[in-house]
Amino acid sequence: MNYWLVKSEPFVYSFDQLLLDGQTRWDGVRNYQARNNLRAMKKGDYCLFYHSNEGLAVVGVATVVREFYPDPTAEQGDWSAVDLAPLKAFTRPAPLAEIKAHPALQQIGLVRNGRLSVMPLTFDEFSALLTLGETHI
DNA sequence: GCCAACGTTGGC
DNA sequence: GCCAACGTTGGC
Repeated sequence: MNYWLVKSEPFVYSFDQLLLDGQTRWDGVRNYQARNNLRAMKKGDYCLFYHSNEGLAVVGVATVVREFYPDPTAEQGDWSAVDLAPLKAFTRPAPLAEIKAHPALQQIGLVRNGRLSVMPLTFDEFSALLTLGETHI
């Protein structure tokens, strides 16, 4: 079992939309580090969903339902997509300000490299974020 | 709207 | 292979 965090601008694709859709293709990633993280995702892994630009909070948990395959939106280059399904909305969004202030979350990509869109989490980091979100899975 | 951080591109 | 220039992301 691995733990991840993905970012999305909510006006492009929100967690609420994922709840409505039931499943979505996570495509359009054009960064090698993020792509390699996508490729390391296994079916059943947990994936936290962060709203960037607006919201600035982790808002829910998703799960990987299909492992990586060629990104159909890529006209050139070696890019990958995965499929995600929603698992649970956070009881309370976990705001970036609290994440940045949390001693156990100083090492996550969200804090250290604000621009990475798909990043791994340790189990402890994942748990700390669930606690901030007052959510159990 | 500004700007810092980072990744990519391209000239040498 | 280095590095300057440029573009993009994303928080503030």
